[in-house]
Amino acid sequence: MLNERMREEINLLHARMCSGIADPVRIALLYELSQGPKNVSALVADLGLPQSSISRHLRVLRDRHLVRWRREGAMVYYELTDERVIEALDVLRDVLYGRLERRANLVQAARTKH
Amino acid sequence: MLNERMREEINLLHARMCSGIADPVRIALLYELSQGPKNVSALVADLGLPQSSISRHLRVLRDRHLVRWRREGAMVYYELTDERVIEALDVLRDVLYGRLERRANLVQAARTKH
DNA sequence: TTCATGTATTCACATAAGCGGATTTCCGGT
DNA sequence: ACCGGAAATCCGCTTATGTGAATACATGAA
Repeated sequence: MLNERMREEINLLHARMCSGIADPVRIALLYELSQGPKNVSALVADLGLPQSSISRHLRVLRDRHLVRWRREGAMVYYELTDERVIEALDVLRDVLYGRLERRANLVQAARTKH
Repeated sequence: MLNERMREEINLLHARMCSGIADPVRIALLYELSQGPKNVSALVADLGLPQSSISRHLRVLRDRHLVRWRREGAMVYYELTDERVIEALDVLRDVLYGRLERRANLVQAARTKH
């Protein structure tokens, strides 16, 4: 059904989507947008970064179809295309938390040993 | 509980984990390993890429704690650290498939219009 | 110790991305 | 038509990441 060529192609798109979320600023943006649509200025205010940076990152997100946008007057509102992206991010974050927690426990154990 | 500084730090680690999976070769590797532990030669054979490439990608994966490894004689076996990474990848892949399917339907509709 | 095999790392290079400031474009109000 | 605010893009620059060939390292066997 899925030959080698197609699989490689899928992996490429898959990786492209992943690289869309593989940046701390964009992760922050996605979580902000998980609360609902927001315009650029609001996001700039939320993250406290230069407007050019935010715009650039939003562009990456929409190029990868991770967010949608619509113009409303002078402002542009962005919103998540698919909530499942947050779901995936949450899963990975849980994995991360598990690791950090385990590490913290080791530190704790080492400390009480003295 | 989670101040601004900590949140940024978490996002950084989160992004680092994501960038670990944000490559077509590494995605292929992770799916191969989801079938169980494999050594490097096996992975080289599976993916048909130069051994140096595979080794380099495996290094990225273990630097990010996405895989574990153990030496067994002359060979080194790699395995997933946490199955949930595959779960997250699957979610994202489903999102991707949905997009592709929707696009295919549009093409289909446009074709039958004539 | 020497050799063969499996794996990791180095090398030189190419390309991709990130950054902030400046500029441009787009829009509604006047 | 012009102005001001919102957003996107351009600019020069820096850093990160990918590539395959070659080389180095590790291990078990002879």
